[in-house]
Amino acid sequence: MPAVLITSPPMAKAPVLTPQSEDFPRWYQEVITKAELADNGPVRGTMVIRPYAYAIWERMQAEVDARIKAAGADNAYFPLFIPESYLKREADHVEGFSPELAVVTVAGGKELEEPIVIRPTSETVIGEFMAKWVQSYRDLPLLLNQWANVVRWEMRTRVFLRTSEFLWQEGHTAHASQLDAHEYAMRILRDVYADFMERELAMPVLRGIKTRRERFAGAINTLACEAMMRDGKALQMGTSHELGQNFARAFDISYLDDQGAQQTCWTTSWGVSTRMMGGMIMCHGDDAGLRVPPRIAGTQVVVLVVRDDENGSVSAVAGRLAAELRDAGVRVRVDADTSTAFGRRATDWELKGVAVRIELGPRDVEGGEATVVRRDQRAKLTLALGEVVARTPGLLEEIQRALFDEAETRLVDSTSAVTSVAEAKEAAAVGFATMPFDAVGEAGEDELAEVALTVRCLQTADGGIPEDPDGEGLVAVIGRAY
RNA sequence: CGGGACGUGGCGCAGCCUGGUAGCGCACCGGCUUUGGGAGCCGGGGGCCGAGAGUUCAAAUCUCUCCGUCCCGACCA
Repeated sequence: MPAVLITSPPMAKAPVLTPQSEDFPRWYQEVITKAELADNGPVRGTMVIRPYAYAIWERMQAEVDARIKAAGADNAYFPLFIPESYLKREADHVEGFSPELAVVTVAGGKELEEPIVIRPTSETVIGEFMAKWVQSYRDLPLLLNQWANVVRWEMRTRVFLRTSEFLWQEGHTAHASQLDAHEYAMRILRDVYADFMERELAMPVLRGIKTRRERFAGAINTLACEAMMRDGKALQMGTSHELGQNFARAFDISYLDDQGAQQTCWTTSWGVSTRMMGGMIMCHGDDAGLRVPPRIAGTQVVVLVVRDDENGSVSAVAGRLAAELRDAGVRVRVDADTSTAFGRRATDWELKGVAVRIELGPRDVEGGEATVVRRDQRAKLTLALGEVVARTPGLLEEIQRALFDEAETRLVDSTSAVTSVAEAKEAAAVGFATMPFDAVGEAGEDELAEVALTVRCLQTADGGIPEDPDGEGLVAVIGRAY
């Protein structure tokens, strides 16, 4: 069946959104407002996540959570309030976080004896309890995760990408050996994060490690997933840290080994946040709005009643179709608000990025047909009504794959291999540049920083995750970043 | 925190220079006509002009301070 592309009317109206090519940050801001994703909160840098976006976040949580559990970690919950003294126990950690801490000094109408920090991350509290819970090598590995909000007083905020308060998942683990900790941190990055991002978010990500200067405060190695947005900038989507024995020593997380000797643990921590929402928006969205990958969409299909007859028979057919789709496992909703013009509703659903729109009008019903529109390509095709339910799941998978392929093509096409920092500066103006890390060096990183470029991650020559952060022959991926 | 731009109904803006206490488009409400890509007509509702101080008979408009937003940096998931 031939698909027909939606054509613009002869006298095109004003665009729904500022085109991405004209002003990408403005497009981002507009799509967030118009697709009803989020509002700014009353306190600087905070956000209100609206139901349409929260449904997507819940899907993200479900998928990430399932993978975390598959990796053996269990969920728990630790308090929002942390004694200030805890933060101070790990030198690099305090230094890294103190500028962005929110601290409670008055509570219950009294000045507190010891200020309470609102968690910027929970390494410290969790470390304290791990120390209590780990006594023997038989208690290891201890694999914990929590879903929580955290607060970091950022200088510059952007909805979803960097807010003062955000939602995330933070995993914290303790291991008997460095190797075990290392392997677990790697496993999380690969089997939980990268797998989730590519399969569910349809976002190709680079897996690599951070340079010394980009490393997490207190970590000995930071693994990361980096994605490319539609404007060519990088977004760090998830991180997994090897904390060495820094926190274990600071919090005395130790155990007796099978020889009866006291040993210090090796810990890791890892997280993904509501930032992924921003990544999804900027990776897939186009000038007509969002394009939400079906697998994480709260709504995958909308059945749109174009207009009804006096008996309400079109709505009736739409309702039955939706029920059948629901039974087939499709997340579907019906838009039978025929008091709003058809074109308006079509445009609104495109803004919200619902993958498939099934348009039903009296003509369709009479002819036993439905008009099916793919959001990714904005192409229409006509299907027999009886075929729709059977065809939809496959169509959703096709769209999921098409979004990934499109993003991957862009990533590959916008990445160029160079040999010098000067060339990298030119190439990274429009995408990523790759070059030998040995040829960058400390001086090179400084030079790149002057033009707002950073080494996003280091990879092996074949694009893998380096086993050794100080190893030789590493490739630096350079780009502008959010 | 530095440099730039900007805060006027829900959203986008005009008015400010040349003070005289608000206007437009979209959205919203009601009615009628419509409905296969952002509806039309008629009639409505909603804003102490970001906040505070000052100048003035009079401030959205002039002055200062603060707060917030966006862009570019420094810092970060």
